[in-house]
Amino acid sequence: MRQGCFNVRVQNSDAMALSAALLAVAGDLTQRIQEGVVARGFADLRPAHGFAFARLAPGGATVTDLAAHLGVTKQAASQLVEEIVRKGYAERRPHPGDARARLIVLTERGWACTSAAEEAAAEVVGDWVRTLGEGEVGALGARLARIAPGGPIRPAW
Amino acid sequence: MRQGCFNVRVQNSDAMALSAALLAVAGDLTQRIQEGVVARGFADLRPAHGFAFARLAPGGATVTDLAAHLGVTKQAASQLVEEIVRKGYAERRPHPGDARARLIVLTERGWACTSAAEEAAAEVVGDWVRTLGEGEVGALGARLARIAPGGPIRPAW
DNA sequence: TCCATATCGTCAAGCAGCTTGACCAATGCG
DNA sequence: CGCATTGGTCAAGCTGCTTGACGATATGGA
Repeated sequence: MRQGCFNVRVQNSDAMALSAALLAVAGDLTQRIQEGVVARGFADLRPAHGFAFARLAPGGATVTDLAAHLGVTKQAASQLVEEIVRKGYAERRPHPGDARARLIVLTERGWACTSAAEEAAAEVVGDWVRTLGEGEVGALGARLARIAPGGPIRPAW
Repeated sequence: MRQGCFNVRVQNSDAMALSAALLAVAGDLTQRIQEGVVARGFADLRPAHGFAFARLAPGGATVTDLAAHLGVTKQAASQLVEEIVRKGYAERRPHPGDARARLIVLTERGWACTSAAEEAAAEVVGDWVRTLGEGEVGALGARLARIAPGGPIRPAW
């Protein structure tokens, strides 16, 4: 009976409180990373670009890959790539093994921006450590990792 | 020295992994609540409306209150109110004590939708309980509540 | 009391980011 | 070889948000 359907019923109000807290923290995190990235000299980027960089970082990706990762159409992903290429954060290379596709890879400036985002994220997490303690934050991350979906990263709304 | 500046330094990569997990969970949560609300018969609403309902629920709010809560201009909040009023989820009442303002309150249908959202949220949290166990989810909620900002609820990007 | 200033809500116009639809080039399977 | 499928882009349109302006009401100081 334990772990059965009736055991996992949660008070709706508790679920809403948990959801609200999670979304508030997520929104705050996004905003503060964005502010940190801007403060480090990358003022021409939005949070969505950061999520794209995260997908491009390990070896590059195609426009279609990026579209799937961001949960948008490939046209939207193509426009986003056009923008970050124009601004010097990435470049298009011929794809080895498929002449239709192009491999989008980060430039030096793209990597610098990625580092800036990591620093900004570490600052925010550092604040959490000050509030909760190191072990608690570690436990938080471990639990979130276990319930994180594998699917595309989507905006909160 | 404990809890000092150098103690709360976090590995940047760890901070990014934690941030990514948090945002992935938040995006997934939002999407699944949205799907649950639609499945319960409220197909003409977007996630943003749910956040508005959360602010309207306890006693109503003005357009300006709502704008601050959602982190948008009051014009945008006004448009959103116009929409939920037109669709029958809320109504405008004269504000007691300020003839300029209007008190936006949920209708019966608005309350029904709020309940649907709570049920959908409880379903998602129920899944987490199945994965982590009840105590772990409770701890998760407690920690998130301690680091949740008081400011406006914002989209993840 | 009277008037200047601030605030509440709305109308109007513009814009940014995404969508749908169409298309060409390259792929790979029968 | 023939042809359906896939990768990427161009073009047009829509939606939700922004900035700017405005009348109506509140508020506070002379």
